[in-house]
Parts: sequence; C-alpha cells; structure tokens
Amino acid sequence: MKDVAAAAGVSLKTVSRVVNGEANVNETLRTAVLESIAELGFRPNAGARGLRQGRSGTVGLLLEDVADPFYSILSRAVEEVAREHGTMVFAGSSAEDPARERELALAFCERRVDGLIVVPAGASHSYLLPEMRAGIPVVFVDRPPGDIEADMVLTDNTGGTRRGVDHLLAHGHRRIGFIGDAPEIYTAGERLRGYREALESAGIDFSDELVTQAPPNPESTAAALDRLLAGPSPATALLCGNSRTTVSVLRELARREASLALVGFDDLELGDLLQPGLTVVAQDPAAMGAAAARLLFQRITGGPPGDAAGDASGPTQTITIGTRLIARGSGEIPPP
Amino acid sequence: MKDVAAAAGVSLKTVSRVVNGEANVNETLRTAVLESIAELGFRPNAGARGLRQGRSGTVGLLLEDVADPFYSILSRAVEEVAREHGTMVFAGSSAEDPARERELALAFCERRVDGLIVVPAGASHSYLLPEMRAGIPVVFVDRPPGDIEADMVLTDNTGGTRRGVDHLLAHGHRRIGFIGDAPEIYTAGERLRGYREALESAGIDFSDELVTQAPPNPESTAAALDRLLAGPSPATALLCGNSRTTVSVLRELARREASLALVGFDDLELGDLLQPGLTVVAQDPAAMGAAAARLLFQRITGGPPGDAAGDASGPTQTITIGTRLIARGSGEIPPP
DNA sequence: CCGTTGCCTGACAACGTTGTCAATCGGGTT
DNA sequence: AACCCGATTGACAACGTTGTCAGGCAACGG
Repeated sequence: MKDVAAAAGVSLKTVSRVVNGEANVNETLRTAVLESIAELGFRPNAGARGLRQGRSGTVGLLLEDVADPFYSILSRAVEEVAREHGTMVFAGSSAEDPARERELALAFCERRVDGLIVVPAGASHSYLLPEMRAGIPVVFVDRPPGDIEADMVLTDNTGGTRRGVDHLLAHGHRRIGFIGDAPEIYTAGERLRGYREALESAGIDFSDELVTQAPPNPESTAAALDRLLAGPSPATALLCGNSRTTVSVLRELARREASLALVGFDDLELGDLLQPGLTVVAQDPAAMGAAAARLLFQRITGGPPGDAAGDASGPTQTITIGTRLIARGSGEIPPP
Repeated sequence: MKDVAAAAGVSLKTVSRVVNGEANVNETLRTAVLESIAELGFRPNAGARGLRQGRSGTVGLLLEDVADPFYSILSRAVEEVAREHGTMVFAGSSAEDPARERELALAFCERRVDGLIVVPAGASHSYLLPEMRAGIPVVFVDRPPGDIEADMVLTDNTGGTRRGVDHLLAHGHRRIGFIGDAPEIYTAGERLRGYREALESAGIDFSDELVTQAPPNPESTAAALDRLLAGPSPATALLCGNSRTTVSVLRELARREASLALVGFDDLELGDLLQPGLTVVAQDPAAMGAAAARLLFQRITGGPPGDAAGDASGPTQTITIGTRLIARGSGEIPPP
C-alpha cells in the first residue's frame, strides 16, 4: 500500500480511502490510485485490516466429517450464506473426537473467526465459554452442546421417527423394530423417543427385543437383525435410526436374500434406484446449515438490543428443522 | 498479551517467548506467565503473528462444489495433510462459474493464504500469475489450468476409460457406447480418448453413433440412450463418462425396464447395493487431495534449491493418480 | 474583508505480535 | 583484576492497515 501511495503520489490514507470506497476523494486522485493498484498488483491484506478493525471476515465450521454427505451439504449451505456476508469459511473435521474438536475450535479462535458453527462431538463445551465471553458467537447444529447454553439448530428427530413409525403402522405393521445409534448420542435418544411415542399413541406395547442401540457398524447391525428376525413373532418392519445403519441393514438383507418393510432415517443419494426404492425420513441438511449460518450472522452483525432475533447478546434461540417422509417402496411393503 | 505481561510482571517479549516455546526463559517466569495466560484466557492472535512473520497458517481450497461426494472426500484428505502442518483450510465452491472461481481465489489471496489448491472452473488462470509471483504456490487438481504453468494432480482419465472398455470387450461386447460430458471439459476429452484407444487396440472401428458428448442432465442422457439403443445394431454395453451421467442412465434404464452392460466412471456410494451391482472405474479422490496438499506444502516449506521435489521455485510437477476397476455385476453382463 | 462551512488530504497512533539489538548478571578465564 | 561468555530479559521498531484529528483550500454569507 505504501508503494501504491508512492506511485500515485498520494498518502497512505488516501489509498486506504480509495480501497474502501470512502466518499470525499477527488476523482482524479481516485483514478490515479486505481491505476497504481492495478499496475502493482496490489491486494489489501485482510489480516492487517482485521487487526485494526476487529473483524476477520471469517467463520469456523466444525463438523464430524467434511466428507460425509450430510455434513458436506450442510457445509455448502453455510458457505452460501457466508458468501452473502463477504465471509470465508474454515471447515474442520472433528472425527467424533472431543479432543480434536476442542483443538480445532481453539485453532479457529486463534484465527479470530467472527463466529463458530459447531456440530458437537464431545459432551463438554465449557472450554468455549471464555471465547464466547470474548465476543465470539457460537451456534450448535444437529446436537445440543454439552454443558453450556447457546443457539442451536436441530432436526425434529422425535417427530421424524414418529412419522416413520406411523407410516409403517398405516401399512399394517404391528411388530416394528428399531436399530439406532449408541444411546450417548443425542440424536439417537431423541429418535428412539419418537419411536416409543408413536407406538404408544397406537396403543402398542414397547418391547425391548425389538430395539437395538449400538454403533452403526456392520457387525452390530447384523447381530441386531438376528435378534429382530428370531423368535416366535419376528419384526415385520424396521426403522433405522441413521443412514449408516440403513446401509448396513441393506447390505445384510441383500446378503441374506431377506426382505422386510424398511424406513431409513436420513436420505441416501441413490435411494430411488434400489429395488425396492428406499423409503426414508429425510432430514434437510441444507436448511440446517442455512439456518445456523443466518443465526450466526445475526449475532455477528448484532441487531438493536432488545430485538430478540438480532441482538448480539439476546437470549439463546433454538431452531428446529422438520423432516419429510419420502415413500419409495421399501416402507410400503405389507406385513406377510 | 500486554495484560498477561502486566499480570505476570514481565515484558511483552517474555510472554511472546513463552507462547512460542523459545529456549532461554527462566523456569519461574515461564510458570508465572503460563498461569497468567490461563487466568486471563489469553489466546494469541494468529492474524497479528502472520502479519509479522509472513505466514498465515492457512491454505485455500477451491472446488466445484463442497457438497459433491468426489470433492468432499478430496477436501477431507487436504484437511488431514494440512492438519499435519498446523494449517487450517478455507474451502470454497466455484459452482463451475469462472467469475466466482476468480472472486474466491482472490478473496483467499487477500486473506494471505500460504497456498492455493484449485479445481479449475474457468479456462483462464492468468489472473493468478501476480499472486504466484508474489509467492503464493498454487496446485491444480483434477483438471489442468487454462493458460499458465503450475503443479497439477490429475486422474489417469485415459487409462481409466481404456480399462473400462477393455473390461467390456473381455466380456464379449463389440458394440460399446460412450456417454461423456461436454467436450469443453478436460476430463471428458481425456476419457473419450481412452475409449477410442481401447477400441482401436482391439481393432474395432470407432462409430460416431455410439458416442455422445453432452452435459450430464437427465434429458440429454435419455436422448443419448435412445440413439444408442436404436438402429439395426444397437449398443450392448455402455461406458458412462462421469457419475452424474451414470446416475441418469441408471434412472432411465429403470424407467424403461431395460438393461445393458454398464460401466461407470467414478464410484457411487451405494453401487454395491444396486441390482445388479454397479461396475465402475473408480477414481481416488482422497489420494488426489493428499497428493495435491503434499505438493503444496513442499512448495510452501520450500526445500533446498535444486531438490526438484522440495524447491519452492523448482520446475512444475504433474502427478497422475491411477484408477481401479471394481466389478460388481453391471459390467459383466454378457451381450445378448 | 473576514469568519464560516464543506470538501479534501495527510500525519500519526494504534491493532497484537515478533525480530533485532542492547543491557544486565553470574561465573569462569587469563 | 580485567575480561569474556552464556543465559536471561526488555526496549523498540516493524508488519499493513484504518480511525482520529488537524490542516489547507475554495466558496459562501455578512
């Protein structure tokens, strides 16, 4: 910038004014400065600007895994909203490791991100309190934070599984199994709750042997299927609590050449091409990402105090995103 | 940092020394400083450090679409390598729009990224020349840059389609169709070349009516299928030039209840669950991302001059990543 | 003619950090 | 006793930008 000023024969400050499009700069000088800028290939240093102004034009996005379709779609939605605010996105994968989550979050904070969107991996997030007090807004997505209060964007997990079970009930099933993720996982618990509620509303007793809560690996899923299909009155339908479980179940069913009514939670890319098509309770990761980003930027921009939606320090908000049942065949198989 | 220094009763510089783990600091003082840091919740400002040191600990990753599985896997691989170097990744989606690509790339440069990994959308990249001359290394992935010379990481596209065609030939096919992306796209051209070469090696005449080059939307794919399956000697096998085309073809075949031998280029998540399983020429996006990132960090770190692999200003390198044929059924259907 | 106003410009400090250099101190060397 | 050495510490400038403030100038009203 010093060079540009010298080349254009003006002061540093005038170059700064031109770069920032401030009013009250003589048109001749402005042109001269712009020419020098082009000639020298000058590009303002966002870091230095951030240092002076206190804003980096940067947000951090902390996911379980950038490569997971659910999160990558969410990520893209965040990016789009950030773009509207002239902000770039740091993305990082926690790999479900609380230590790594923390390490990444603090690394983002060292980069002085203007805000943080976090899919919690660990159970404790009090390590973020100092940062939040220092003025970095944080929005949690998909799962609530462990031990602090903050804005959240969640899926209507309970309503989703309720809808899935209702769908199976409507097709005549009474023995409906559920295979969900480990009970420590927030979403797993919520989804199980929806399953129970739906059965209860239908006046059907909850039976333990129809429910499995385990990590979604092939082995435990196969074992869960064994349990479901064994015994005198086996399950005729199954609700899968997450997409990895759904995939494992599909593989296992294909291997056994077995079939039963199936509804998955969370959509799969090629669900319509399977035989039969996969019926799912679809989440809307793009809506979640967009909602989280909007919430975050409201906090960053900081509306007038008192305006609940805009006040940077207002009470925390929770946004719940609904689910959509997509019937493609597998969920409409009647009981034998 | 000033506050920490005051609290610990030392100078700014001593705090800096402790933060950076420099030698020659009295153990007592070091402890005192660390205590003050913890107490005040001090976190060093990476922007200011970058300003002084000339390194931001940041790289930019410019993709077509963060949400696309191919790129999101690539992205994760880049993140892992960056992590080893204590570097965070800015990710951005160009949406195949050259203007947006440029805008994002320059925004990254304003943030003073230490390097740039780019999947080119546009045909011209000379706009990056000033930045590269200013010392920002750039590595291109998946496609070569338009009009500049730089490091690249590419898939062996030609070898991949050759392998796919060979596979179909080995299963007895002689009328093998090819539906690829528009000819402007680099990878589409390379893949078509592999198709031609494989046919040539087998002594089979290339026939125009078996080849379509068009954007991978459902309509043009359906039209292409029409052409392939019409006429006196229709195609008995088909090689799809990219995964979106593959999906369109699968949908269209399902709709028509038709079937033919099919090999896709680029793997699909649930390819093994389809009936029949989808045979593909799989790319390795993780390997591409890792290779690109390693190349980039070699340039950033800047090995000894003369060391081709490490010299920051050495000659450009091109790394080619091989493909893998995964037979799952659809490519092993014999001709009627 | 003079004070006022509005426009335009530049000098300077400050943002938070680190590299450079000088200063101090205890101890060993000649 | 004079000297040198290494270890330890701090003062200060610099990185590239912008906010603050003051100064200069022309037009304007009185």
